[in-house]
This record gives sequence, structure tokens and C-alpha cells, in this order.
Amino acid sequence: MDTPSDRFHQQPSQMCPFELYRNLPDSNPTSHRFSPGSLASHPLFGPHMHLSNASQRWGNFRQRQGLFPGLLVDDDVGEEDVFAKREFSVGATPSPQCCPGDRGQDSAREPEDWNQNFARVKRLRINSALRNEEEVGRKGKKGRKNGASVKIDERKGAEQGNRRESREGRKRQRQELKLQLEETRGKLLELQRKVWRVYGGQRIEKKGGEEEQEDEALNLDEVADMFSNDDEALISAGFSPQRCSSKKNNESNQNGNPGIIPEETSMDLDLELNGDQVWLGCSLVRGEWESTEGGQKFAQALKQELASVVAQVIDRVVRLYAETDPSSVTPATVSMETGVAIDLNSERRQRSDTVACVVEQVEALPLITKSPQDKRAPIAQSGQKDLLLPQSNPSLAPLPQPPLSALFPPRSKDHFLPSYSPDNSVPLPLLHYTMQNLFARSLSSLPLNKDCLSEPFMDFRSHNSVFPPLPLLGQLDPSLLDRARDGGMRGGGATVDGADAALYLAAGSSQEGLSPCHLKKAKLMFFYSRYPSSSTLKTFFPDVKFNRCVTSQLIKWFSNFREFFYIQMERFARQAAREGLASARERAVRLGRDSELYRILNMHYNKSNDYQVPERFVEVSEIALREFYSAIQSGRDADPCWKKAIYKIISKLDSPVPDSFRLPGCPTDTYRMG
DNA sequence: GTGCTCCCTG
DNA sequence: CAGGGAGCAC
Repeated sequence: MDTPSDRFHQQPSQMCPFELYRNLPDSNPTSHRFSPGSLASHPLFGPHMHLSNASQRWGNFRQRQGLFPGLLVDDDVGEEDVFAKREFSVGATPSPQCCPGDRGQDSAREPEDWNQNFARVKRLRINSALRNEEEVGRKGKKGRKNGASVKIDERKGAEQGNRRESREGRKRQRQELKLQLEETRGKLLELQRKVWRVYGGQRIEKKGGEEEQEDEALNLDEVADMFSNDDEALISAGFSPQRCSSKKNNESNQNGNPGIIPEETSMDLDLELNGDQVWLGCSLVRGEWESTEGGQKFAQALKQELASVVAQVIDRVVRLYAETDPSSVTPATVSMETGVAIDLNSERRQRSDTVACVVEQVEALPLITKSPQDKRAPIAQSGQKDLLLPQSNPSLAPLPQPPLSALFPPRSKDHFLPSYSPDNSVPLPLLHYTMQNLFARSLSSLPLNKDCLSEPFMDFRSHNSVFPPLPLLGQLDPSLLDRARDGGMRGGGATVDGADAALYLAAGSSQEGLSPCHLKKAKLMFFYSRYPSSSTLKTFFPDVKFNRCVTSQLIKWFSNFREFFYIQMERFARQAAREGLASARERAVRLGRDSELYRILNMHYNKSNDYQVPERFVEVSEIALREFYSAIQSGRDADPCWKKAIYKIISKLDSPVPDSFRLPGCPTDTYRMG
């Protein structure tokens, strides 16, 4: 099984989706992936410095850029480097190599945003210098661009003098700016010392914890105060991270001033550059994890990854089991036994149903075929809401089930979480199930919205507004199981149409749409009525909000029931007709409760066998069998329409459906109840 | 045109 | 069990 981290490694494109993180130096490759893309994650713009202070201060800094002309001269090469790095970082394809990366190299790219601003400042200053140049030499009026033509024109000797003045002026200006630069650099280094004393030093000492977070907050605020209180310090601090990490040596060498950074500062910086201790200095990720918000995000990411992995395992096991014993595990049995693989085929159906019932789906929930998903949808949505918005109001009504996209965890909205790769082999429904049920149900305190549930459906649910944490029958209140059984449901066993099925179905049951329980009820109704009208169906499914799709679905169910019924009748009638002896034929056309035909019918319409088959149904079935038999014996089956007469006969044998079927949920077996 | 049913197919 | 086509009745 892939570890979550391994899975992250498989998606390099999602690892560092933002340049900020791609450029972040960190020896921990996984840590980047949990870093939200915000300036607040930067060590100097920590989570405690939000827009209210950090961005304002940064804005102040940008407004005051012009106060530091010294930074902008005599550093053309550096500026080019900045832009080169910028282009590199923008154009670079995020990769695991670039994320964990070499500390020394990555640290040079770390604060690209700082470099950008630095470059912008320099660019402005260069433009300003050019303008000054033009002003000084405005008699030439054409500036540097027309310098050649000025040289050619010897008649304008006075202009040459002006050019000399201009050159001298530029020279003076450069010298002044150079001095300012040196001065600013000195202040920069001084500020670096402060920063690393206050910030880096304490981080090295700490080992994590809330107290340290508070300290960190204070320290970061101190740093922020430095930014806002001292303009030059602000500039210096603004560039300090990159310079500390990558340019300090160069600057020291260039300035011939290696002693500006004291030994302790150098040690701190070295520590920061040092392998496993990198996080101590940058602490972007781990610091976030230690914070409350970061911890929640980490937990969410962990949940997502665990869910996907569990989904994969379940899928593999199911497939492996199906492969090893295909005879015993047909798709139907798999779906019935696992209750998970039900969704394997439902995606396709949902697509078509979505198209067919696009209008109705705005209001009506999907039909029975989608019910395994859809019944879980409300709880799933709750789970998703819970994952994304832990404090969201659980009483909010569930959103209508979107066609297919809603099955995806909304990772796209949460860039913090890694998205699944497109080639993810986890079947979506499986993923959906495991994702939502494993974690949504693990949220034991998750309150269910009663509006999400089929109000009268499975009355045991109405006594439990809070969904059980896990649908383990052994953990359920016995009374609930009894209620489930009383409702025509069978508890335990390997099939899903037991109390466990009702349990998870009840969790997402809706007044709109049909559930497996409705299917079971319809089958039991077939014992009494083979040709129920749509109005009759509406009478006996009061917990269903009928629309065209639902009505057609129910009618289709009964059509399928009849089809199966008649197929079996014809099959056994032909079998009886083949019997040689009259006594055998007589036995064959009799439908005793010990007969094979009875067993098949009971298995089909009363699979859980928790409902007593009405005697009337046995009689009608025997009549149908005899009609088929006689038609076959008399050769009427040669007529293409020979079945119609039988259908007409059977259609007149419907008996009234018991009033117990008028109640919502599965009918109680009054016969067995006495 | 709509609703219902049967038949066929997957 | 669902989807779709065809036929029939209203």
C-alpha cells in the first residue's frame, strides 16, 4: 500500500502548485504539500501576521520604495540575476527535485517575491535615473538615444560641455547612491542580526508546542513591528531572508566587509542551512502544522489520503475475491454482499438517469439504482462539509445531488489538499463510499439533518437523530435491530438488505426517490397485485415524492416482476408438459410450498424470507402455471400472442394489498406477527 | 400525445 | 433491474 507520502510523490504537479512553495527551501519534501499558498506562511509573514498588519506593512514598504535609491544603482548584474531567477522559478516545472532540493540553491530562490520587489524598485530607480539624465542633458533633448547624432554634430560644442556636465553629474549621483547603498547594506546586516536573534535563535531552542507558537507569534510581531517602524529596516528585513541564506557571502566579499554579520548570526544561518534543521529556520510547514489551522488542514489531508488508500484496498479485495471465485461472486452477489460494490455499476446508470431526469432531479432525488450512492449522498455531503467546514452548520439542508462532480471530494476548491491524479485507479463510487462513510461516520458527533432523511422511512431511524458512528450491527442498540426486523428487514448476514442496509440507507433516505427498501416493499406488494395502477402505487408509497421518473420506475419494477413471474411459469409449464406420466404432470402443475417453483418465486420476491407468502399468491401462481401448461399442451403457444390471454387472466386476479403496505417503510408481516 | 405493457438487450 | 423500442388504448 502506498503511504500517503508516497502518493504525494506520485503527483509532483500538485506538490508545489504555487511558485511560493516551489521555491521554498525545505528538506522535508512532504511538508510543502501541506502549505497553503499564502504570504502568511512565510517565516517572516507567519500565520499570526495577517492582512490586517502584514499586508498593510508590506504596502507601506512598497509605497516607500523610493526612499532607498542606494539599493538601485551599481547593481545591474544583480538585477539581471534577479530577473533570471524569476524567470527560472516561473518557468520551472514543479518537481520533487525542486521542492526538497538543495538548500543552498533553493534558498537563493526562496524569497522570489522579495526579489521581485527588489527588482521593481531597482527598475523604477533606473528609470528615474534616466529621467534625471535627460533633465541634466535636456539641451540635447534627445538623451542617450541620440548621443551618436550629437557627437556627429560638431557645431554644437556647447552641448558637449553639457554632456560632460551630465556625465559628471551622473558620476556624482552614482557615488552618492553608492554611499547610500553601503549605508543601507550596513543597516540591512544589522537588521539581519536582530531578526535572527529574535526569530531564528528562539526557533532553534524550541521544540514545538503551543507555548512556542505564542512565542513565535510574539517574535513575528516583533519582526513585523520592525518592518513598520523603520523604513530602512523594513527594506533590509524585506531582503534579509534571501541575503542571509544565499547572498551573505557574496555581499561580504563584495563589500569587503565580512565582519558585519557577527559570529552568532552566522551560526544561526548555518544552522538554518543545515539539513534536518532547515525547518527550524524556515518552519513554514511545521510551524503551520503546529498551529490550529494547520493541524486541521493536516488532519484533513491525512483523512483524504487514508480514505483513498482504504478505498483502493477495498476495491482490490473485492476484485481479487471476484477473480478467485467468479462463480460465487457475480456482480450481483458482490453488490449484495458488500454493499459497497453496489456502486460499481451505478455510475453509468446515474449518468443516463441524470440526463433523462435532469429536470426532475432538481427537485427529485435519483431513483433506486442510484440510491446506494444517493442515500449516502446526504451523509456524504455532510461529511464533506464537515471535512471542509468543520464548523459548518449541520442543520443546513443538503444540496441537491449534482450529477457526478459532487462525488468528487471538493479538492479543487481546497488547494491545500492534493488532488487525485486522473489515472487514479480507485473507482469513484468506492472512493465515494469509503471517503464519506469511513470518515463521515467516524465523526461520531455528526448530527444528522432530519430533513435529509426519509421522514417515515424505517421508523427506528426516527428515534435516533444522530447517526451511529459505525454501522456495525453489534454496536447497535438491540431495539434498533428489532425495529429493523419488524420492518421486514433481516438483521445480520452477508446481504446488505438487512438492518445494516436499512441503516445506511436510512441515513440518506429522502422523501424523493426510491430506496432498496421501496424495492423490497414493491416485491412484497407483487404477492397481492401484479398489475397495480400508478395511483395505487402512489397510495402505497406515501413516503415517496412522486414525479414522472419515480412513477415510471415503480411501474417498471412491476413490469420486471411480471416478466420474471411469467418466465418462471412458462418454464415450469413446459417442463411439466415434457413429463411423460400424467401423475408427474399433475404434480408439476401444482404449486406447493415445497416446490421448486415456489422456492424460486419466494427467493425472488421475498429474498430475506422474512415475509409470509400469501396463500392467494400461491393460488394465482398455480393458476398461471396451469394456464401456461394448458396453452402449451394445446399448442396455442404457436400463436405469437398466445401469452396475452394468460396475462389478461392473471391481471384479473389481483387482490387488495393489505393496509400495512400503506404505511411508510417496509410492511410488517402481520401474518407472522399473529 | 400520453400512459401502459410487452419484448429485447445488457 | 434498467433502457429503449414497439404496440395498443384512451
